[in-house]
Amino acid sequence: MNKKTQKGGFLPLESQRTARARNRIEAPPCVDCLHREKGPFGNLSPQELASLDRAKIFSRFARGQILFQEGNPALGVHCIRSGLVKIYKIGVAGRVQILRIVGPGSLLSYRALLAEEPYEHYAEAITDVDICYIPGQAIRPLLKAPSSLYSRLVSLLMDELEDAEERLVEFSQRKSDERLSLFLLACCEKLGFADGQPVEIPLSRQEIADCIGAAPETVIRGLRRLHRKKLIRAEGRKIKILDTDRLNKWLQI
Amino acid sequence: MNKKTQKGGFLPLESQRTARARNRIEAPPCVDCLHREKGPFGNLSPQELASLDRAKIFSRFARGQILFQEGNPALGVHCIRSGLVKIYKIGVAGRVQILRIVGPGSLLSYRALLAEEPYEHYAEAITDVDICYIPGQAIRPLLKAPSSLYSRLVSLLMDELEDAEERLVEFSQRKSDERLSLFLLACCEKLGFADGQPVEIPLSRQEIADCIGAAPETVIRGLRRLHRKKLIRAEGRKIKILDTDRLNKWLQI
DNA sequence: CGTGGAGTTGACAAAGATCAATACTAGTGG
DNA sequence: CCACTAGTATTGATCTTTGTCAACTCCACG
Repeated sequence: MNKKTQKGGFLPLESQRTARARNRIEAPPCVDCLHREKGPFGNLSPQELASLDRAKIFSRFARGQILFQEGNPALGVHCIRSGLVKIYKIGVAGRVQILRIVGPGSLLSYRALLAEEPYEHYAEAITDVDICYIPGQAIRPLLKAPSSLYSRLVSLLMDELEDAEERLVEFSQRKSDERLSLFLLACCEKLGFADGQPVEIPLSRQEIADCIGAAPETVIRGLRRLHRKKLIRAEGRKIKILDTDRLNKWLQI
Repeated sequence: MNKKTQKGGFLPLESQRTARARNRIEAPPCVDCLHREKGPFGNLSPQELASLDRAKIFSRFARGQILFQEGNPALGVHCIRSGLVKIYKIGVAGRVQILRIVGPGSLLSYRALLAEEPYEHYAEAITDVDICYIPGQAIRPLLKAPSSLYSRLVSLLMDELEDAEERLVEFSQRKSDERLSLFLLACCEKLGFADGQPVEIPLSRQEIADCIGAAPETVIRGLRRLHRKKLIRAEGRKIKILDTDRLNKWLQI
């Protein structure tokens, strides 16, 4: 068994970072999807799920590949099976602002599809990523009228809005170290690790910087300050929160 | 005719800032509302409008009064007939962050009502404000199923989200003078003045500061810098944008 | 004509960006 | 297997932006 098949799971993963994503690979049925329950597809009927299964396209993206870009038309939704994706905007002088990092179970592109507008964001694979892509024709019928799917998507929308406004206040009022701490706490929570567990954050310093709106040097220094205060332990990309409570308290929320 | 009746319009306005808002004053019918066409009630049927008319409560808020507060349950929606309202959150150490300033025709509270969650925001009258308040019982039937109202509200939601994300990038990447300029341009656009027209911004320096996430002193100095560059003319609360194009270009958008 | 709140100004301090030099590390091609 | 190379991480020095504090002005209003 060579290197290629080792890490790929049930299908070999192209080892080249530059490899084009493969389409039309056979995908596991939605009914069996571990992430379905919590997500917007949570209470679709078996028939509806089957229609998704027939239409969906399973594809893999290597780290660094772009899933979609600002300005592209949205032709369907992306459902993340595994891996992490960063959603960002490009701002002043080409600078990146990461809006959020999403993982398994998250649904992308639904906003652009609902609005029938081009994407406003970029989506890029942070790690190798498996995606179920559901073309618009397959999902539009499920959005009709009083569907549970539609109202779940509206809830998602409201959650995102709440989150964006929350972060606006943070960006406006918090210092960089505080934003960094909040970011780490949010990562911890979202990646679902229990308190005190080591959280491996698979992001470069630059990417963390793009998340919290700071220079990478500032991130490095912030990590060191938190380390010296014994709130976290930072060793390269392995960052562990030592005391969630004390970190929270330090933020004087 | 005494002072009270002079400025109140067709109904006298209590002169005390602390006056309680009056309820159950007779309101003009929705059909005649100048702002209806553009707003979410744009294509309701005459019957539906009549049902709103029957239910709605017309009320006035003096400058400084609170329309609603974080944590309150949302029992209906507010439709602004005249005046300006600031929507804000309270963040670190009680500091205010104004999220947006809304004027005639804007609908408030619809988010909390849709989500059936308490308010996340504060709303405060910047000027004296006339409000049509529509209780939840009256508006809920119109939200059923494939109504135009529901989808219009979802569109509003998406607009707000887009705006919030846009501003997140600004807050992260722009310097205070640039945020100030963008704010002035946005005010200009939203208050609907033609290019070059003097825009009277009825906000204190502190309020502008709370909008752009800066200290009031920084706002004052920013205004002076823009003034010296002959991009604006700032005299007290009368601020005029002299050259929208040059201001935009200066922002290197 | 005070009095209080908003606006303005200057001096200073703190936070963070930028620049430059150096160390580390993983993937590449012999 | 190893040296090479490009990208990433770290560190120190310096400069810019912005916040903070304190004094002072200017009105509006009683």
